Amino acid sequence: MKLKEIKNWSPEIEKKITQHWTNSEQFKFNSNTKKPIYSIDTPPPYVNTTIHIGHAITYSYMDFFARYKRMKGFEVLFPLGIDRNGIPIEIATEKKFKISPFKLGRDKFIEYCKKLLEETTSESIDTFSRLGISFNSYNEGDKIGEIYLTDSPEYRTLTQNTFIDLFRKELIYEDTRINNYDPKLQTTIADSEIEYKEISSIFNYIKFKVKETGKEIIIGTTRPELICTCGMIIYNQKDKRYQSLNGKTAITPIFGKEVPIREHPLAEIEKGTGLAMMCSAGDLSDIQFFREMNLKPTIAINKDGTMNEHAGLLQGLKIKEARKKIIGELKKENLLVKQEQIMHRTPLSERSGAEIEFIEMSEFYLKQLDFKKEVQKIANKINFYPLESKKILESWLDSISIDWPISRRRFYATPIPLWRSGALIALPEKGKYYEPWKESVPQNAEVFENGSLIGKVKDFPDKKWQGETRVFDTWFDSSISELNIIKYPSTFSKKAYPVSLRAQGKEIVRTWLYYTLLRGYFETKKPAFKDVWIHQHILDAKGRKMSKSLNNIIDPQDILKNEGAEVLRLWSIIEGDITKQDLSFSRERIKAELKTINKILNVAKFVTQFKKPKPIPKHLTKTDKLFIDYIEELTKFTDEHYDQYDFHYPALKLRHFLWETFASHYIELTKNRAYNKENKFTKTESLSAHYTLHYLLERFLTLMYPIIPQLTTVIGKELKIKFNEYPKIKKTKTNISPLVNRIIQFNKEIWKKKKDQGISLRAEIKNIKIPKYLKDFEKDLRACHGLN
RNA sequence: GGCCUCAUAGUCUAGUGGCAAAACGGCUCGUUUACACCGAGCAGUCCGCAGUUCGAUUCUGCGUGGGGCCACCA
Repeated sequence: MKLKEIKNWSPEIEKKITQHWTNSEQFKFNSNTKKPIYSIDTPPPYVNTTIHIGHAITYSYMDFFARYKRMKGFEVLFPLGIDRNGIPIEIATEKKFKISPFKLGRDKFIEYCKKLLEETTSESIDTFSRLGISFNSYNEGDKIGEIYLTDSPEYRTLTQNTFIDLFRKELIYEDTRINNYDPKLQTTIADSEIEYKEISSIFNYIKFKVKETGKEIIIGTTRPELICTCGMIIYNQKDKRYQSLNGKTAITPIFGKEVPIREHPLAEIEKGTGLAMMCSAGDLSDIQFFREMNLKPTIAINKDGTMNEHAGLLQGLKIKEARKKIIGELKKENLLVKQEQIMHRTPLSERSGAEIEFIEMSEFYLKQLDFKKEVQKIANKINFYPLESKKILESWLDSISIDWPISRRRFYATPIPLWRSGALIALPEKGKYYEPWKESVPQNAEVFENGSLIGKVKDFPDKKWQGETRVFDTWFDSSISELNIIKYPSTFSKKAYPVSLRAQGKEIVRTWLYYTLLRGYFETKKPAFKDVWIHQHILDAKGRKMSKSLNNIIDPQDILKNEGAEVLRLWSIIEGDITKQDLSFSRERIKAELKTINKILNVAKFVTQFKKPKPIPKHLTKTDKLFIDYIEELTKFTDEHYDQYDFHYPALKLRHFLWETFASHYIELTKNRAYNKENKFTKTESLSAHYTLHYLLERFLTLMYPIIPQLTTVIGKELKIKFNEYPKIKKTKTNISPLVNRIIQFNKEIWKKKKDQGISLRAEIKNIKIPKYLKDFEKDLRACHGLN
């Protein structure tokens, strides 16, 4: 595409360039390189839907980093990953094909998941390609730099390998965990699938007895059917009404169980009577409470949502029936003081609308509590951009209070690689992808009993082995992404670890970043990254978060087709610093940035009228030297900021340079000299202008290249500029920009004067004195303004 | 409820312990041989309150509003 033929920049031009980039693999990673390696661990987007505008913009930023680092002489590892594991994929599949894994069976359901993933994955990859992201490769594969899928056998094998290691190091254990259970769908669900609604429910005031004094106490509850699981009665220590109860024992009504009465800050004075019964069917916090108090939880609800033997006379009833029955019993015994209608925040299943029940099940845990200090130490070795984001990690570290439950009772995720026979666990060798739910146990798998190795499977020929059906928490996969991109363990990974940069959103610091540091520590004892870059969010035009319910989600494809990638990229970096605050999306303002794109095109068209002089003119005029020095200063400034992942401030300055210095003043000032139609200037002076015009344009394009690579490449092709090296920083004289500003000031004054006098800007003007400090530029000023 | 973070023209963003700035939109005027996706110009109680200070938009505290995370709801 010739520069002259381009009237306006358009997405059609972009399409040709990006297609070429995508197919030619010119950014391919060379693992045998002698250059220093710069590696970027990108956040594999979840493709339960196609990627959204936030992805488009934050990946553009990462592309700025990658292209800049290439210019600085690094071999840049910048692979695309796609996250395809986990519950959101399953939910999207269930919705799209209107199927249920429980009716369809695991095998068939997984096939449907794959079908969904194919569509969303290829559409997402296309968006990245059109954005001009310089990933090492646009082909899926297993080699360094190629697109990786977290559900590929290779990735899943790595996940399983790390689990096998952790298990052997005794960092994995099994313990009970209370799971969110949807009784309608008969499955455990994730916390994120719970929605809370204010539902009217009945608050019951129930009589308990104090064993020591025989007196009655009244306790309020919305869940009277759980009296059978009550483990303790608590009140707040500031509550004067109950001070005498501390250390005494309460007897539960109907069931007659003795439970201690204690002070606890969890109890609120204003709620109900100020006395609360603590039941072991709440959620995670209940487990904590019971552990803290050294109480044994009683579980009274079965998997199918019915009450079990612990519920005595309620056994076999569903929860709501049980609640009715116990109220009836309490009334009969005159133990129910009163009932109040209250609005109560109730956890519901997002999908089925059923009230969530909490059911205790055995799950695998990864130890993390013992390593909080180590992770903190590692974090201290990492550079955070911006520095404030480190606090998010630190406050999370402070608040971790249980180990990490890593097993899930779902389907489309990495299977947990083990088999069981009673209390024995068979752990396979590393290096292969295992699907125990449909494979038989390998004969050389190691057999563990209570954590200690007691032999191999073949030593126990009589045992029957059951394949594990559970899968890993998605974060267990995601938290080794940085190991995957450097193909750990390998000779390459040894020299490429720690990975140079982790770029990610602030909302997943406590998950992705934290878990990666933890897992990286277990594997290497080192920090996983040198730098961490944390960004904020893209909001809608009104400053609201984008969400399906608000119907304000913006599809990047729409912008790519209508306005194009270059405008989107330029806007995103001009609009604000996304590490400091959220950016509000604005179509209007994105379109406005088209002006800058076209200004660059037009400046380039002007400059290319003149040939770049060869050899370089020996004498440059003072005006030319000044403006060259000016952009040398800008080069240094830009480099210093790019190096700190700040592209926003330089982008603002560069754009300002383009409009307010280069186009409006340098070009206006030297136009006459460049054309030199009346031969007012010497040939040397004219050539000096040609040279400087090219110099300024070339440098400007080079500095802008990481941000708008397509536009600069199109212009660069014509001018034979290759953007593969960042310009050398040159020393300049001081006071460059004040002097340039004085010229600008002078020009503006003349233009204003002419306007006030109603004369054309081309017309000559008399009685203008050129100030002493501008004497060096007199000839250009006279020619430009027609001074007599 | 706790913690973190942000708050500047109609809009959206820079910036500063002592004159507050760009862009978009609006309005006025103009067209100069790279550019009408052009040029020149016009318009602001820097969220509220209190404190520190000779002086606060800038520093500190509180409040209000947006964003994020965590917890809770017997």
